[in-house]
Amino acid sequence: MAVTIKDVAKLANVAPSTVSRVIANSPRISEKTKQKVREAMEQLSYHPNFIARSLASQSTQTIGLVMPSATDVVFQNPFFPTVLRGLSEGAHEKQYGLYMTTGKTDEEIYDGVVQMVQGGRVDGVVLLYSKVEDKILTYLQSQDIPFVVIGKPFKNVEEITHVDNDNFRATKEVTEYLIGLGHDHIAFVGGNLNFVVTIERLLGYEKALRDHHIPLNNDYIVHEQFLKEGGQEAVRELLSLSTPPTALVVADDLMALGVLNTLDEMGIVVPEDISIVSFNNVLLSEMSRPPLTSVDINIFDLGYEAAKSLIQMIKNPKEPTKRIIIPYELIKRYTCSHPNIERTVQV
Amino acid sequence: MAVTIKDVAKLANVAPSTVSRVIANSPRISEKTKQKVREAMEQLSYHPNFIARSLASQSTQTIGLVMPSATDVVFQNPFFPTVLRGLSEGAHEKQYGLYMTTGKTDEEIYDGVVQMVQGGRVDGVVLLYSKVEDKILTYLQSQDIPFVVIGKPFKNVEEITHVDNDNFRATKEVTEYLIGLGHDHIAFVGGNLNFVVTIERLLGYEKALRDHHIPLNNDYIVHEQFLKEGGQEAVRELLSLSTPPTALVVADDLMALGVLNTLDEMGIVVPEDISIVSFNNVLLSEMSRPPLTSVDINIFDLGYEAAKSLIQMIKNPKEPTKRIIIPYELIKRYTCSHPNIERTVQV
DNA sequence: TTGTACGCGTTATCAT
DNA sequence: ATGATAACGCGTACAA
Repeated sequence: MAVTIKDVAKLANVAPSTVSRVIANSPRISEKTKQKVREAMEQLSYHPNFIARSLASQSTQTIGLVMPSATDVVFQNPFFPTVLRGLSEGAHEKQYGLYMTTGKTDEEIYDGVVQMVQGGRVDGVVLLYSKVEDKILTYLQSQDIPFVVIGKPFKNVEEITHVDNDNFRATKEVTEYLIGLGHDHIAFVGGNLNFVVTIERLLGYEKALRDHHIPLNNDYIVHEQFLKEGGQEAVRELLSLSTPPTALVVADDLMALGVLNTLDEMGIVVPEDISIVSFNNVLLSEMSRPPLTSVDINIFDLGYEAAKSLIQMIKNPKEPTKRIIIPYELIKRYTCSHPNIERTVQV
Repeated sequence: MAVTIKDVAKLANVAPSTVSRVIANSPRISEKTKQKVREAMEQLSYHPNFIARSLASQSTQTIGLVMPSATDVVFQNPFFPTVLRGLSEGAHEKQYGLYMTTGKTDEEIYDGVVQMVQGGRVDGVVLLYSKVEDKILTYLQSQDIPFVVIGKPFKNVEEITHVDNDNFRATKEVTEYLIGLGHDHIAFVGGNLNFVVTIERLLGYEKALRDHHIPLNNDYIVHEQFLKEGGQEAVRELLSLSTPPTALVVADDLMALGVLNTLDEMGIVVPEDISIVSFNNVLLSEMSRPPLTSVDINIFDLGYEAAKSLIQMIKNPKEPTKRIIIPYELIKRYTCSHPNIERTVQV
């Protein structure tokens, strides 16, 4: 059996409650006693039992993390290690730990969340994604446990604390950047429409076109998964159009990488034949050929701020709901140029 | 206050201990009583309190995860989401949860591990990496908490349960594959030598050369970080040699991607001018130009088996130490060919 | 088959 | 400034 507060008390000749107060560094204990107790702790190499502490204080000092289905392709996205890093750092700074649930099916994940919330394993929860219809979000709202979502909630935006980028504006600006370059045949390659971020980006794209009186063309809007295969199919569809686009807004770097490959296979050169902008600016966006022009959404900060504001909510239950918008920045690399009429390809 | 076992007991007209037994599905309770109690639980929507349960039973049903420093480039490697997925699935199947620690410095991580172990937050630990000198590993051995490491321990291999690939053999085979293709100027581009996996792969490479009486050349061995910048520098160094290699064994896909880029920039074509094999076969290895010939090490299984055997150790403290070797497979894609004397480049 | 009573290691309340 | 003592919610030996 491990050494407990009682052992320390005995050795230091004080009551267990005194030891407890020393741990909490209560000002009502004399320096002399504190010293004595600390020495005893040192000597026995005492470490407080978190479980017992949690039970007594009704707080676990840990944050629950809800990921999308582990089998989902999205999970493979380098986005996650990075948010995790931010989350981890934000939590660590305030001495909070991280508890994870995942699962293969949505049902499994849901059960996991219920367990950890009702089971009192965590003091709060962060949802690492935002989907259109989400049982888990609904559940979280029905309990009175603090939680924050990373991404924009599909509904009740005003009532849910969340950390997000202004994806609408970002995509609008990026599209306008292409328009400014002279493009007027711009396509949108989006991911899974169940994720709110896809919707926001699509809306931003459409808004830009409308503002500049460029007709929307349904054939120019393709939705696929965030990953490779998606990108490939999307490109083939797009380029088999009678008038193929001269520029692409791609919702994710990984997908853009797939696009780049397909293009290369087809002998189409970027950016001379077709321009591309994408999102997230993950590590490999600078490792592609050519390096991707991509919107840096500061993934780390998304996680970091989520952790920080969740902890605030935990500590102060009356904390108002907040919306935290993380800035973004277009990183211009080598996938965008003026449209080149001469080289326009017909497939 | 949440609904407890007592509330259920009251409603069902039984003692709290009976409820507890129903939860544990004790055979000593009559079906009738079980039914009655379960109805009461349902009605009150009771959920057992994990913390209290943990305290009473002295087991948390959670596994602690130790990652490398979050700031380390390695953390960005797609390797991690994938092991995490395996770990998660293995744990989930046995109803275990996952608790994470990370930190910016090694010191922070170390403290985190001590907290979670001594604090009794977890029943066991899995080390997600294997380094040459590791305070954390030493600490874990000094405690009597079950733990398993993913990768090969640097020393005391026989005494530490671990899950690994046979990286030595894999690299040897892969090098022989290149030799079989006709290459005899083969370089090795490895990652951080503090990671045991790097060492193993280097050793396998050297062994292959020796077995085939190809002289080892120190200039042909380059160590850099696993990531991009590393790859680039390595390539420049290598190709500035008087007789540059015609083939490269690269220790990691991400790094190989960097290599590919630099080569492309230098106008060197793969595989005609130089052949490349790499490791891990992460998603983007098929997304590169050309798609990478890479050793699939079954990352998911690494995590899955680690979780499974850790849980066995937790349940059965007398479980012998084990070494679990996960198979690998060379996935041949388009970065290897016979050496082409004609096209050999001099830089 | 079920109930009683105590312990798990803390924190918190109330005395002193 | 410090010490008893009662929770916290559950598991379990022992009793009935």
